[in-house]
Amino acid sequence: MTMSKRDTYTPETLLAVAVEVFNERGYDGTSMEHLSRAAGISKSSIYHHVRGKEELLHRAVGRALEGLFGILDEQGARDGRAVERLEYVTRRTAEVLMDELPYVTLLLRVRGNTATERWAMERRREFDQRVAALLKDAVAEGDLRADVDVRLATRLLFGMINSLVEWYRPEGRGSTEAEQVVDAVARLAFDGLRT
Amino acid sequence: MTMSKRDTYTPETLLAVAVEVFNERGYDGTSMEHLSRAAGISKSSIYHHVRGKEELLHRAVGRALEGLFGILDEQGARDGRAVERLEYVTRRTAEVLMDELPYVTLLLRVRGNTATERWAMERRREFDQRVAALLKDAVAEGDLRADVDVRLATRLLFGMINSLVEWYRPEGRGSTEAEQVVDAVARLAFDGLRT
DNA sequence: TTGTCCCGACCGAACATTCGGTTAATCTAT
DNA sequence: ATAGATTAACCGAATGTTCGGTCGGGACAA
Repeated sequence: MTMSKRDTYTPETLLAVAVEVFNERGYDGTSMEHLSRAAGISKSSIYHHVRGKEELLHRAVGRALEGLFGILDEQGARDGRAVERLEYVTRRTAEVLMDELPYVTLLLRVRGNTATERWAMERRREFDQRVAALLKDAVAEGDLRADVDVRLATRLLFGMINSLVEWYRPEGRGSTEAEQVVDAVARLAFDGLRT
Repeated sequence: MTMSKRDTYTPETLLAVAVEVFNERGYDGTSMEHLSRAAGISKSSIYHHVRGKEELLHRAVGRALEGLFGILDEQGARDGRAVERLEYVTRRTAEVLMDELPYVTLLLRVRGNTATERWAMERRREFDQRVAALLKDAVAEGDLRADVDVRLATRLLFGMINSLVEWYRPEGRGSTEAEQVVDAVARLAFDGLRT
């Protein structure tokens, strides 16, 4: 927690800038030159703070995965009927997505070209499987429709939630927008569009 | 329709190969070297068939957009109550997504780095707005719930459908898998997960 | 004066694209 | 039927550019 007088970058503050650029141009479409311009420091200075481009990616997706897996440890995801736990995880996932928007966005877009990307994809699959198990239990307890394959339903549910990163942009301070989005997600997911 | 005896590439057959690689590595992550290896011809030979890398992208997303906009001209998207037209478009969009999987996948992933990508994004927005209008009409006709914002609902609906490209892989010939996916999409979208 | 932070200059590798030229199938005129 | 002309398809080598990353040194706070 030592803070210098000099207004300077840390790996964390640099990360925030980098993630923005990664999301705008794509990871592969972003050069260190782009990053240096966005950060306002020279290309070589970036290497003072991080080992390289891939470390920035690793830190970013790591933070996103931390947020997602954290949900599963919360009480709401552990107690109660499966369908209630599923709704809790659904809502919280949407919340975390919006809270950590740029980091999760990046996570959801990795393609598997580097070791870091493959690691991220694997951990993400892990998370998906945990939720799929929840959905399966809810079906077994009779609270969810059994006429749709569990695996398929999980994927579509996540497809809907994850699509938030494609368009959600936080509004000015104190907005209730995020709540409305979470409600809409839960309503559509569990009760559908129909009247 | 002239066909040469010689087993050789045309811009179209080359496109099929290129789109596969683009989807696997990402457009920016794909070099002409990668393409040439996948196609089994030399890097320079590719330039005999197409102007360059970006033309391949343009042809690919163009084909995807053609398929999507084609839906809106079909009878099912023009006649009947708005909610029925919406369900028709929903189902057909899922079908086109699976039929033209690699092309639509590429379309849904463009980031806007080149002129071609920006053109694709704009046309895609156009399509989304056409469907949003449909959803709005269905709400006005009283067939869809009015307690969720139209714009938001459209985005979530598309989020669910479009997520198909993240995991759907066609099975062997004569499979009924695609139908099942379409049914699941329609059921979840309109009636939700709940029993 | 020491260590942190930063810079411009630079590097080898990889990039998209171009070029000069070869091969082989098809067309033309006899 | 076939020699010669034409052309589509292809290639290896080279173009200039951009890439991620390195290096030696300067500025500044402690």
